Amino acid sequence: MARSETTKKTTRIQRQKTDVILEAALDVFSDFGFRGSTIDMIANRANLSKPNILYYFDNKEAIHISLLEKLLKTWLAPLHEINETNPPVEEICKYIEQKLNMARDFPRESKLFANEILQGAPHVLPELQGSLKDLVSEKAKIIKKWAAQGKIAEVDPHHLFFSIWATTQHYADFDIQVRSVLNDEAIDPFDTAAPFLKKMFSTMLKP
Amino acid sequence: MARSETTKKTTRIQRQKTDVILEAALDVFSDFGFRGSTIDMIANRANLSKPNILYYFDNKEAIHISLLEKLLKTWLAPLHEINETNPPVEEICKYIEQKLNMARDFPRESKLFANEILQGAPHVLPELQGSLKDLVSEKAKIIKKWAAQGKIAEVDPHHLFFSIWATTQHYADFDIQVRSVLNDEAIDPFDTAAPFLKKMFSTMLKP
DNA sequence: AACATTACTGACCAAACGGTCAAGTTTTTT
DNA sequence: AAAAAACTTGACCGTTTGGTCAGTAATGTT
Repeated sequence: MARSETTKKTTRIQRQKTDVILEAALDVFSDFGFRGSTIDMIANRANLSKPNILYYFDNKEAIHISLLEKLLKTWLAPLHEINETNPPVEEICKYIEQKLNMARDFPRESKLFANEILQGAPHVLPELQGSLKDLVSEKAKIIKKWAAQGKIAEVDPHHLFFSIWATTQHYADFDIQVRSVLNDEAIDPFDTAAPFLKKMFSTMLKP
Repeated sequence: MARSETTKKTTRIQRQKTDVILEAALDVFSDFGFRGSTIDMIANRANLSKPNILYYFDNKEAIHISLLEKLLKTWLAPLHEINETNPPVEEICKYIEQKLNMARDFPRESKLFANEILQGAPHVLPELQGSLKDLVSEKAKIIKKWAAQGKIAEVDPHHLFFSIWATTQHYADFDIQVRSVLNDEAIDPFDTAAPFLKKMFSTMLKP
């Protein structure tokens, strides 16, 4: 039985090694998906033996779930921050910028999530239908209120969020396609994406 | 050696069976990605034996490549249709509608493509850097010309295409998330997505 | 009906895979 | 310094996987 199940993680080595393993696993899972990844790949990337990996995690699935749990916490943080009392368009542009920065700075996390959703969300479906749905529903009310007050144009809040997610995460998940299409220009796609997206969404939201 | 290599496909059975195999393979590959899919899964779905599958295709990879080749042809068709002489906003809205319809009617193809790109486009990278890049570059010129003529607002054509791809394909690739977030509403996401996206892009493009 | 070609399959193989375990090493505790 | 606890691994196991092959069945051709 792996360490994870018995007692609370305490020792220095436990903390260090689980971090090393999760870091390596993120590399592998984000590239090949759950079924396409092997414990040996993770072990090699982490410079550990396969049994050593399984000393810290019960099995391959436990590593994957551990990564997704960590991910979901940080992934939804920017959405939490949307605040009714601030200026609407600014607030949404801030959200877009945060999401785009996350796509740039944490592309592996974005791909891990994309892989999970593409395969039908076997590990995070409850969270999608629970906490995510509730959070989106809460923020959708804010958008609707803003529209009712004439502070922004009438828009479907859900599709607004879908569009923001789709456009920002696209630069991480479809990175290779984006760079292939742009490749003769040496500029970083993210640098030009930010003003484009901000303009697109703020134009649409202008009352 | 599989049939595919020797002579041109001629017999009735060859045509029927390869179709059945590709149809089953599309089911499987779009759900589990290349590495997560097995020939046995495809064989079961197609009601054929594994050796029978390998009678028609050299190996697992050949099936995958065959699917991607078929896909790329139809996938880029709507982009080809963008015509300089038609009214700009109408033309782009038509493109959006076609892409969204494809996401609705061919979600497996969209997911197959998404899986391939997520894993670094091992099989279609040359096409991305070649025909796709050229085609986008050609259509980007049209967008720029429209903007120079004052027919539409100034926008970065590449990011415009990225946004259209991202938002439309999102409804196929992230279908389970979209439905999870919307689930208490019985309406089809695609029905409400279409007017939302058309409005978003036409607002941005208005001169 | 005889023959040739095409289509199909059970049995098999080697490699890869997830996972176990006994035995050894290192670190921590006393 | 000794005992206890935590950590590590080579060797191994059963299963799955991609792929082969010899032989059989079905289909088409004359």
